[in-house]
Amino acid sequence: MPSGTESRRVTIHDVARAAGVSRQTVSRALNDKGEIDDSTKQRVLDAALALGYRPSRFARGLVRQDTVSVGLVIPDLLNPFFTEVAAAALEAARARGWHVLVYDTADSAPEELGTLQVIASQVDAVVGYFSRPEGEIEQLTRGLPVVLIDREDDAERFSSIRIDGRDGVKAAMSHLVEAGHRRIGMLDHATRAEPSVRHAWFADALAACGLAAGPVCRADQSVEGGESALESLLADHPDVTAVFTFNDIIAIGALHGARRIARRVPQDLAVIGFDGVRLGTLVEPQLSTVALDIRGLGALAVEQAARLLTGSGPLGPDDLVARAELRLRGTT
Amino acid sequence: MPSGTESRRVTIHDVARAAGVSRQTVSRALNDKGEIDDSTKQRVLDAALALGYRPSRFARGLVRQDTVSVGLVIPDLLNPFFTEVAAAALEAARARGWHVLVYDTADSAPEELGTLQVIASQVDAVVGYFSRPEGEIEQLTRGLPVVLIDREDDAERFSSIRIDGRDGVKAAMSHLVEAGHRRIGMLDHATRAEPSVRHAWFADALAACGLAAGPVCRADQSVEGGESALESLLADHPDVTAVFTFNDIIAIGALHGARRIARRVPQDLAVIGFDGVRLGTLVEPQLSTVALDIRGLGALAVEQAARLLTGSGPLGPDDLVARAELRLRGTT
DNA sequence: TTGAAAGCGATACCAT
DNA sequence: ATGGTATCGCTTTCAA
Repeated sequence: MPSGTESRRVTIHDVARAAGVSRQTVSRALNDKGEIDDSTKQRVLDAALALGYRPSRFARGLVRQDTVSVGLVIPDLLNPFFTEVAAAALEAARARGWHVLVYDTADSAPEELGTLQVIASQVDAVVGYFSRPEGEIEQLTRGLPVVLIDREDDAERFSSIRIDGRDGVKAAMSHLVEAGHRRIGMLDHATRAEPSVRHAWFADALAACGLAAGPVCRADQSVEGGESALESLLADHPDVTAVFTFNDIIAIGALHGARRIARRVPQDLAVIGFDGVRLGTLVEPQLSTVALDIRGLGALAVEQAARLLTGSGPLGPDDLVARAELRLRGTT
Repeated sequence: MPSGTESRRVTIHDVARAAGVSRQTVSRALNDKGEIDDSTKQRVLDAALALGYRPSRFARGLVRQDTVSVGLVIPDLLNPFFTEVAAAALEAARARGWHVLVYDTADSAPEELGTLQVIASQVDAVVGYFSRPEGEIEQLTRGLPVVLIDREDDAERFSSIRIDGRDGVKAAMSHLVEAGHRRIGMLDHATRAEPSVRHAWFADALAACGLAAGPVCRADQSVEGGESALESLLADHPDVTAVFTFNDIIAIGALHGARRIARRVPQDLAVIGFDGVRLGTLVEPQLSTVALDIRGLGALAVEQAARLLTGSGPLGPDDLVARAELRLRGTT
């Protein structure tokens, strides 16, 4: 067996010895402090380079207590909505000089728990999407600042960015009704057993228009999910002329489904999504949607994390809201 | 002015004192080591909870020397290709129990440099896209393992995952020629001044088919970029009947452009992209493309980082390749 | 089962 | 300009 290759870490001490100086001098040279002779500095730098020395981030972090890292937890980075949230959070964090550790929990509870477990010892705060009960999260994060996003059950122990699409959805439904639609269905998510909050907005909005809530079909949060959900919705309820969906991905799936069963959009079927992802402008016809300010959402989450971190007046529930507004495009 | 709130960090020492034990005992309790009385353990845990104690990741990392973190550097997370690369890298890293710090350099050289600067002291290895000269990168990373992705000029000092689409592009061009196209243009990127390597593949492939390289127009790597580039290409060269693009985003822009100038795809104009992003299957008609195995690409980059990190036989240039293959769909 | 002491690898402060 | 020493917060021997 090969031996003697046992490469111990090169420490500041090794560099000091190699350069014939003290560790402090090495530190000075490497950190561009003044108070050091140019020639010694060069000698130290050379030695460091020769030895392949790199300071330990832990040792440095220990004494310099600066650097902030936050964990960003996302259910599925490939879902364009979450991609945009992540990009927004990354941007907001960068503006603060923070580092962001990203975790994709693949929409799975075990992965979520595993992430939570390991994250707690790696970051100064956590921002993101969690499906587990608050108590469980609390236990694993132990006093770590946590900012939840779009928690459907009211968050009590944690800050949570709430998404308020009530008015947006109402505007959307009003628009459809004014356009003559009387039978409006919904493609809800299938992540949890209960209907989503968005479904409640949908039902309330229709009631306000004097219509009964239309039929609902549950869809996987993917294009395929939306596609097949639309087909079965229309198979069961051929009289439906407009569909509101839990999110834009499902809506885009619905567009595909409509094409498959030869329903023209928007002539035979109107479609309105939710979220306002860029992708909605890339399909043809462009997707009408109840749009969120996604960048604002990400920035808000990071800001709250910052406030929690410094203890400087965290925002209250009333400020932790992302509102949505109707954006009419080609599918209505 | 408020005072007395000056909250010093709660250390293991505080917990020890509060629980009336030594620091080692606290450590035992918190890390679920054996050799500790259940009642003392509980007492310690209570004290820790009460004080809101959280171990310092730096102190812990310093002594435990486990946890690996890699930096993932991406020019634009909102570009679906990079999103997919990031997701793939995240997945591969998670499988190894690594943490991933993600940085979006916003396609800007200063941001890239800034990231490099700060990254070096935060991670054990770096993976990603860099546009700066190797020497510059080297200076800022100082012996840190670095894996470059899709470096157009040959990487000498760093490992680099090369993208080899030569055969795929040749197959694409052959297909077009067999379909009767004689005048094939390209929408190249506009990031750098020189034509891309993909353009060289394009030209070579056409030459192999006995055709002269068609007209080229440079496009911003965005839908809008592709859209306007296509329009100007066809304005200058109305005889072009097929277009190959630097990547899928540009191709999708081209699809939009074609619609605007009333060229039907694929009847009046064939379009072939490059990359093979999922998005290509969401547009109508679905995008034909020279597709990369993006997940494989991300996994490969992470694997090389792992090998570099452990010093265990890093892969050579011949193994660090992602090949591309023609995927015919609706736009041809 | 518990505690004392010795690091881990760096920086800061204070001498010199 | 340079070096000595204390210190950051935790874990790991090793004794008791």
